[in-house]
Amino acid sequence: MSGKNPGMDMTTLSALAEPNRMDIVELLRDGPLTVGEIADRLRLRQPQASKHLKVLSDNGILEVRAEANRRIYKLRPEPFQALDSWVKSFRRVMEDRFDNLEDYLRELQNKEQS
Amino acid sequence: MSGKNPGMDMTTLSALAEPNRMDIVELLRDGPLTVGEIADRLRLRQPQASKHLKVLSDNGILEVRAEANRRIYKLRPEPFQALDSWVKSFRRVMEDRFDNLEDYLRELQNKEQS
DNA sequence: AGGGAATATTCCTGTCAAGGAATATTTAAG
DNA sequence: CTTAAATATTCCTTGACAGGAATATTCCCT
Repeated sequence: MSGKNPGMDMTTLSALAEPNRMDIVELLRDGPLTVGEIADRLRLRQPQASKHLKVLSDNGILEVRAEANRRIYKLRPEPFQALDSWVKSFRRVMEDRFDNLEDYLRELQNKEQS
Repeated sequence: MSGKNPGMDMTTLSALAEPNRMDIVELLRDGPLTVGEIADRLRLRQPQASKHLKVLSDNGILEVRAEANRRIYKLRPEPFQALDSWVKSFRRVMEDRFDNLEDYLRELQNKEQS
């Protein structure tokens, strides 16, 4: 074993960490949309829209449904569920209480081994 | 105004979307640590550790406390709370129901125009 | 004051990803 | 079969960013 990052899927995060893709996700939150519609509303050129959509689908954030000429993209629930449970695992941090205690213990250790 | 991304702070995401920084965050989840300890446990060279720590602090993910020679980094709750409430705003997506509806309408449209 | 630990910073280099423009592909319609 | 719309793909260029190595800074200790 090699101490790899356990919890969260990195690719999900890096996919979302790009303004246009984040915009796409935000846009798709109230329903599936066509490439053209997406490009329109976000003022993107079609090729860039397609590229970003590809990244998002490749990472499982979106899924496509072909409908004749059009391709309809929509959000997939899984990544968000994953993200949700990952963040929840930080409740100790979010609620604070923990550092005062730990800090104190560490202080002690340091002082006595010097 | 220009339709900027409203909900989530992008910089938080991009800061986390890097393996070593994610590792640091995971490591710090059970307590504050020193630069040296972090570098050690993650097998990072000290300068890279410092750089990543800088990025994380600059984005408000970590906070530093100087203690003589050492600098002790620890997680800040705010970004996680923010991330949490952002993800929660996707509950409609996470619970599905919404696309079935839309899908169904689309299906109808198609069938009757064939 | 001087030496050594702990940490930060700088400079350099290579890699990768995003945008632009052009082009390929698929599909519907006449 | 030709054309046009919708989408995907390719090629190119540029900028951002991470790692490496060296160096600067800060602080403790004697």
